[in-house]
Amino acid sequence: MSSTAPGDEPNESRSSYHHGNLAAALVEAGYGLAAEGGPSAVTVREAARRVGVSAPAAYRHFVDRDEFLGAVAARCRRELAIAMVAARNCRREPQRRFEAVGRGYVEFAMSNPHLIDTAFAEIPVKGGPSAAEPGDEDPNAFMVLVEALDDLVSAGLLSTERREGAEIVAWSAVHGISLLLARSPGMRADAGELIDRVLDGIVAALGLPRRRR
Amino acid sequence: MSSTAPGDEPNESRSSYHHGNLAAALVEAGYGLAAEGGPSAVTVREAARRVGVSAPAAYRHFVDRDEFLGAVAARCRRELAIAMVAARNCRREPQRRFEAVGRGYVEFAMSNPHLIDTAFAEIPVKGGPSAAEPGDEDPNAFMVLVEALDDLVSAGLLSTERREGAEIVAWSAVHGISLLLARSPGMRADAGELIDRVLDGIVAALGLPRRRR
DNA sequence: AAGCGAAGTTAGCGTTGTAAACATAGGTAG
DNA sequence: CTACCTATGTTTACAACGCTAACTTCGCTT
Repeated sequence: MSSTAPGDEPNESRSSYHHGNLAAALVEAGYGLAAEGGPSAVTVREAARRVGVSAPAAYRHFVDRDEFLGAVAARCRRELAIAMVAARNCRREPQRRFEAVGRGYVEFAMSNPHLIDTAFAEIPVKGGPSAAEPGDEDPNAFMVLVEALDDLVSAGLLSTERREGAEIVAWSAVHGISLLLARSPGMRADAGELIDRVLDGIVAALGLPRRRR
Repeated sequence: MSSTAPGDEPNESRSSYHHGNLAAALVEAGYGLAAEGGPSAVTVREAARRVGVSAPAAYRHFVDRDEFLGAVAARCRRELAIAMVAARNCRREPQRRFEAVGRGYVEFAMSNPHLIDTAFAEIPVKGGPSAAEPGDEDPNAFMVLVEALDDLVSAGLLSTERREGAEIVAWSAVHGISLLLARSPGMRADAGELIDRVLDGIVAALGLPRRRR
């Protein structure tokens, strides 16, 4: 975090003794591991191996595996947020954008079950609030949702009264269906229908204009 | 499996070479480990240790750690289902019972975050459908929800049209808020309010009569 | 130019999952 | 009644992991 401004890549493939960007490289390797095998596959040793560095070197940058896994999880959540933003940006009207955010979340989860599992992996608590707490790092899935809701208010589609707590309602439903679909390959056939049903539910719960389908 | 009819406990505290009920005893020990430290704390060796048996003995009953963790997870889900049924049985009218089921779920999650984490732990897929699939073992959380919905239909409170897919909508929302609250101790202060908000949302989504509060 | 601190390396310990190979108990066939 | 057979334990052993300790190498500062 100190000297690593965005754009720093002093040593891509390790020509010198010092790596220059180990922490980031390790997280990237961990992200790959997460994609392949979920949180249990995210191991310090394997990540170090992939980066071409000895295992204890990693411990210069992360106090323990939990912190490393936490960083990888944050990386996964960032990717999720990016997917949501991409989905949102294909739409114009606020309500369409709002729905696209939710759909983006669910579709990301279905396409990347391991990443979703890692993004919200149970990380043994160590005092501070859990990593699942909405409102931490930057391209933030929860924040994308909050913005979408705020836009609904600005557009006059969502009353300020119903705005309160709306992020929890929407987040819960979307997160829940995402986990369900991510882990039940058998249900993916009906996924489209189920997602629509949940989105309808959210729309109804928020008192938004009924969606045309 | 062969001679273990319900009620068999040939050797509670191990007086003979053969245990008589090892599989069940191991699962029970694993359940304790899960309660104390979540899924990552449920380890074959420690469970065997607690039961007073050598580690490899466990492998006569479970092919590998994943299967064992799966059994422990099922045990956790059973406990969840029991809590939901207990909450439901305090009410009379179908809609109250339905709401109590959801509330029971969320409250169980808040009181036992480790158990909820374990109940729906990511269990590396091995071919068959994941353990999170609703509809496996007996006192089944998902089934309790389904019954509650069916009772709403019988009582004429839920139209058959809206009944379709309702379990997914309700389950998603309740499961989502449960995970959120289980992992964010900071949000527990507002838990009551948030739960109400989510229940209101489900009620609205299903077109049920508005809840009095 | 010396040397200091940050960032690597190799060795090594304790714990885990899991495979052999061996031992014992309890039921069944002679 | 005895002799085995099978299910279920035990000991032993190994690889992979998390993590610590002690040493080395580099880049920067003074």
